[in-house]
Amino acid sequence: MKKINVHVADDHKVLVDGISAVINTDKDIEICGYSLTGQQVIDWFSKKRNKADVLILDITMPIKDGFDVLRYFKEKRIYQKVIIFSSYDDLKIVQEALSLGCYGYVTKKSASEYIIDAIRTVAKGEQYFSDDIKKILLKTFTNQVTETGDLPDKIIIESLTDRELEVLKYIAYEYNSGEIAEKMSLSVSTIDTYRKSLLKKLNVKNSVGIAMYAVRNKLI
Amino acid sequence: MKKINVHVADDHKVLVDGISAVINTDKDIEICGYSLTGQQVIDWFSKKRNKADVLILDITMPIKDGFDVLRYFKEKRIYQKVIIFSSYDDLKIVQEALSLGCYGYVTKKSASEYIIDAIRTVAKGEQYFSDDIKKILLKTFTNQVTETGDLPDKIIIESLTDRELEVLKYIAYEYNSGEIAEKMSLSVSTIDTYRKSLLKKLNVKNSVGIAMYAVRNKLI
DNA sequence: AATTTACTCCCCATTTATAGGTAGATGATG
DNA sequence: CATCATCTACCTATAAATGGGGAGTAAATT
Repeated sequence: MKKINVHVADDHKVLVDGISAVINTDKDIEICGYSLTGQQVIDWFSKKRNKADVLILDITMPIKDGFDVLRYFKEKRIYQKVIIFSSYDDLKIVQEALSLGCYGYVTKKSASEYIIDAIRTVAKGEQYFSDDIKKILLKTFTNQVTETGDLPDKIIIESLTDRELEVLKYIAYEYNSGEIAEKMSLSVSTIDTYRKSLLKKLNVKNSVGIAMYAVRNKLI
Repeated sequence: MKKINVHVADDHKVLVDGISAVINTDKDIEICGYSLTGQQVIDWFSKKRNKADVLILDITMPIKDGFDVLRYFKEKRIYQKVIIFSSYDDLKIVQEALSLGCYGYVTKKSASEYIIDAIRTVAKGEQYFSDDIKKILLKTFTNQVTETGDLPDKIIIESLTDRELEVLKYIAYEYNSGEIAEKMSLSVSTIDTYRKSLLKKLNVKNSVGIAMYAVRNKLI
């Protein structure tokens, strides 16, 4: 059976060595090269003979970072299987990496237990995420929870009355006070009252803020 | 320690009995009621005394289905912990259920191994998905790569000039024209010009529309 | 019985946004 | 050179939103 070739890219040589050591315990996987900067990765892969089944890629690196490398592959339409190996477990970063086409994402803190599994899985062409990343990704699917701490927002939302929620929705749907008044069969004054109440409760500056609050908290 | 109270809703009595049997093997969890239709669930929960820590809810039921029940909770702003227990493993259905506020999703085929875990997890206020559902949800993150939004919007966005995009962002961040003018070192008149241009190009009615367009198309 | 909450409406004044128009400066393009 | 797009800025005018206040009713809670 052919061994799985892995290229490791991280600006800390110690970490490269560490990963290599872990990988070398597995006889089906072997290191075929390493890089210390994003530029080195790009240079290495741009050479015709150089190939790796899987690239273990750090985000933070000097001279072109992990994102730059992913963008390079995307631009050149090289379908390189990449596992991001990062200390970041921030949703934005994970999503950015995914949108740039990475196959897996493993945090450094859970590296040693997962990296072998990750390599095997990604080599087969499937995705792999370490448990902590899975958790973060799955969290985005729930509506109540927001990135900025769920509790405060939840309390605020609960404090909104039915009528306020109704007005909030209409505002988010681009209706002005006159139109909302008509739709709800109320006077414009009343709608203005609810507007004022919403501005205060949600602590936003204007109607745009109300609308943005609505989308952020999936109230519409 | 207080036992976790569970209400089971499924139109097949056999399944209710099955679930109950599995649950009864655990001494920390007990069944406090069951329903065979969505309407029964709503009736049961609308009675003041009736409460359950976790509701196991089937999607397909006669007289109001699982979605109707979730919508009922959402409208009444009852934060009931619900585990969807369905044979559907279709992404659209899962997403719909999640957007309606369910806490967990377990497919029937993987019920017996996961249901106890699911109940314990959801009872703590955390989310729970059976492995097959997790897989489907995580898959959407990579599929989104190819989904570059719909065409008409793309054309519109490309027609936006740099300055218009800048103004659009500030509007979405709740700044008014005066503040934007200051931030961009331009006159308020100029900002108004860009506003007018944005309203026309994006075909929206007001600033809220501009902001909503921005979020919908991930321009911010 | 007293209090609170939600809902409704009004007053005032000020600030912002919307809608129409014009128009100069610049740089790129054909 | 002419033309086009973009960026810039102004004019006039109306519409809408914001920010403060008060106030009455009905229903639920204490």
